[in-house]
Amino acid sequence: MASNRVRVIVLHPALGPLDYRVPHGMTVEPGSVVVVPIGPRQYAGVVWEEDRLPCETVGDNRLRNLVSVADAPPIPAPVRRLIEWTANYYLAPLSSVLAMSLRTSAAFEAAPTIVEYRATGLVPDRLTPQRAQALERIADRQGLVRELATIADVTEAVIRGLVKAGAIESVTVNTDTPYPLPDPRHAPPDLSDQQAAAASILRQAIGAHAFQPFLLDGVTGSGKTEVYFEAIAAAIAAGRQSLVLLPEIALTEPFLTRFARRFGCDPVAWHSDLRQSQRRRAWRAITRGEAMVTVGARSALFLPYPNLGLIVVDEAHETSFKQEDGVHYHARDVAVMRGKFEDCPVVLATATPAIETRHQVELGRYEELKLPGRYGAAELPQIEAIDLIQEPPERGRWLSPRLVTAIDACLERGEQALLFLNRRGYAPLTLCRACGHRFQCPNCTAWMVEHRLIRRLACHHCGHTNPVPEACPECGAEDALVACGPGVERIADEAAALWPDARAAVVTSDTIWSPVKAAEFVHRMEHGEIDIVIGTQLVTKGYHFPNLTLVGVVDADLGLAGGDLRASERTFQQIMQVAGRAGRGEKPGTVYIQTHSPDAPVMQALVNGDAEGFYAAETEARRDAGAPPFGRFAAIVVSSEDRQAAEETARLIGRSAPKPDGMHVFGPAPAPLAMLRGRHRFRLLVHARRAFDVQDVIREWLGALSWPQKVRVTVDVDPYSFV
DNA sequence: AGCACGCCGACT
DNA sequence: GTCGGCGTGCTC
Repeated sequence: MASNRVRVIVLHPALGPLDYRVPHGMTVEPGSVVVVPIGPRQYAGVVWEEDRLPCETVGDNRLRNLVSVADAPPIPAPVRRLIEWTANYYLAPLSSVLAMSLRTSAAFEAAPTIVEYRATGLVPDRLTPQRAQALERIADRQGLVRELATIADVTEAVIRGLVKAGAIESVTVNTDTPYPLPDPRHAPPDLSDQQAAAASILRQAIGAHAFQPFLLDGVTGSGKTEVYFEAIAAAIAAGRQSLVLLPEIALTEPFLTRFARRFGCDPVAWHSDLRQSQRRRAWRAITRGEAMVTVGARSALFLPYPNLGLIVVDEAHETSFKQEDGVHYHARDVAVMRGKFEDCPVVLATATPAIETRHQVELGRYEELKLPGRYGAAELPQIEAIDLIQEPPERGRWLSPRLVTAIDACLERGEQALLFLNRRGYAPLTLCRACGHRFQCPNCTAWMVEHRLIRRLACHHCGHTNPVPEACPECGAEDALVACGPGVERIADEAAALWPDARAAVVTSDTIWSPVKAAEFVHRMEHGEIDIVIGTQLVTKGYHFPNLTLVGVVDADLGLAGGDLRASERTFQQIMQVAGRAGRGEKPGTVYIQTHSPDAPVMQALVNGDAEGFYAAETEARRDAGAPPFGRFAAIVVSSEDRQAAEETARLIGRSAPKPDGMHVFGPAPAPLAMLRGRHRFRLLVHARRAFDVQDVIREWLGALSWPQKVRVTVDVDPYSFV
């Protein structure tokens, strides 16, 4: 194998694999992180197995030399296989997927070092009194020349002389402080029998060192975290790394607290808010196998852990694990693939598993570990529906009398209440009473949402904001603008009017936008400084407040509108999760769900606690519709600032659609969000049978077409968002 | 993605 | 005559 030619995936958005020559004196292997020349510029890349990336080869005479090899461990083979699988499955360029593994410049930098000095034990030929004093006082200490001189009470010249004489040597010291090692025996938990049984199975799986997906399916408050902590403890004891994926960074704070209580120190955190220096330090520790437990957002999934022994996806039902820009991957599914390539167990922990996940259990591919009861004295909350037609709120109000009475009693008892409404801001629509003008985003097909806290109208899709005008921009009428519908801020106003003495907190991404803010909120809740929380889906996740006993779902029908295929499932999950915040301590909890359709199957299932019946009916509906997991979808979105160009390209794609058995193409049609961030959007939907290789067909189909550069065509395999 | 090349219209 | 619009093609 005397070839000095290598194939490299370059971190370049538009280029496929390229071949380079390895200069004399340089050695590389598959996975090596290298710097390559492209035209006048230099790019990072990774050496790949040539036979796995067939492409047209270029003559030896055209090869350019690699510039350098990074001082970093090569990307391990399982990660290379994962990158290939992801690029292939989600129809993304290899370079974009690879970029997620090398998400930091640390890959190309040596660890930061300083040079320190220490005695070698050799006695110099000429031992002056100063030299003798220096060697005696320094003994086995180590430090900078200046520090040693101070310790020895001699000048720096004496120390330098000793270095020259060989009595003191220099040592290169890595200034990255090592992360503390989590101690599996720090504070072993007191597990229930159910928890202990599940933990024991996971411990065995860690020992087996083999791929096995688990569904850790426990009702809210059943102690799933403590169970998978035992799996982490087993992995640490076996010397292998663990990765815990969480859906939101806002969630990491309570998680870190629980982790530190169990293992005596924080895990290594990885998310988009890390400072560059923190990111580099974390990257080095992770890639050298020193970071034993990493907790992170989905982007942590592609990092090159050399020694992964366990992956946990917490709140695995969360749709935010599906990335909606760049590479459209689903972190839950990619996590399972990573476990497969790493030969390690994968734990999907959730109280409300996705239908796709339950289906895998039924097929016997995932093993289910059930925790049917809440931990300790806690009982599951009672759920009641409030029919908004039978018991409507007062005019201009959004909380029905029964819910108001219940909150009265809750506050009277000194307990906490939570009002859930998945809508940020004050009102989702503002219109002019005089002329009917509606405030719309100039860049998107969406209403501007009034935010009273910042006194602006904001678009939730592109971030465009305006001050709230005094007069209607259309007809000039003053004091004619009316807010339509409720958002959390409006519910907060209503709560303030109803319970002027209660202390309320609005919890949305507008108010809780960092782990620090989340920690503050948790602290205030735990110390009883908040009586009523009004929040969006942010409060449905992971929190444990023992004194919270009442949950009111302001508009349970909200998620059912729009009619996408997961609407019922998502409504069920969301309400189960928010309901799960109630009654987690010794006091029982009650949940009220306000709805216009109390007879809808979802509402009936929630009220009757009939999760099994709901899942069975939903699964059958999916089977009848050929929807996932029984069939598959892919969305092709065509967008451009030029509406006509986008439409023509979409039509061209539609006209050229292949019609193989087992696949059908719908559209093109204007996307539900027909304009987004100033781009006009058209969408085609591909529906296929489960076993059908849609990716292959779409690759060939789109590969044979061309369209103007200003038009962007993206493919979303297994789409979650139908806008 | 950049950055060249190249081919047409509006100016000093 | 030149400056500059952006369509097309190339990067091992």
